[in-house]
Amino acid sequence: MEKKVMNIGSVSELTGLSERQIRYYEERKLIFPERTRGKTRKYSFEDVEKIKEIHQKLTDGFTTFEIKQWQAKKWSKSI
Amino acid sequence: MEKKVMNIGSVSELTGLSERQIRYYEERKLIFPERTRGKTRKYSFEDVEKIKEIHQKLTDGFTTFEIKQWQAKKWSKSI
DNA sequence: CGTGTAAGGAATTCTGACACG
DNA sequence: CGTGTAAGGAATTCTGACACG
Repeated sequence: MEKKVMNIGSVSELTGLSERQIRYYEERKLIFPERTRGKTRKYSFEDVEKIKEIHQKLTDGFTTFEIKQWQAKKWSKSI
Repeated sequence: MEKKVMNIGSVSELTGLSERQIRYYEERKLIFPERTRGKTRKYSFEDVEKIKEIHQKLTDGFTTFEIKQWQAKKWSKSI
């Protein structure tokens, strides 16, 4: 499901990561949650998968910048 | 997806119904959202479909009690 | 660089009740 | 019966910053 419907609390629970980590990945332009009028972030299940992947990469020693480049590559290949 | 991850605000947006209506369907035992420690309701996409169905039935003139019975029938048939 | 935390505020959700019909 | 609403409180989320390293 690519619908952005869950708040950061659910994402945190599903990924096991802190809200701080999830917000940071957004700050580094790795994920793009939507916002409600009240500025609350809304994520999709796809975002959850992306976040897990990002965290795995970080654990493997990559920087967010490298992950960003890796995402771009992935994207170009999928075209 | 049967994972209970979205809050009532998202459900309201997806169904076009008010939070009052959604909570009432739970009161009548037609849907069963989960709860966080803080008592916040969490719904799944399946719940969203159920809610739409319930509202359609209500629009068709059925009572919540009849809908409950109809759900039970549906359930027994699926076995 | 990636993440933790305390701080204050704003948005979200909760419950129980009164209202209409 | 099914739904709207005002009320007060509690839980959730937000931002910007300081900290460590």
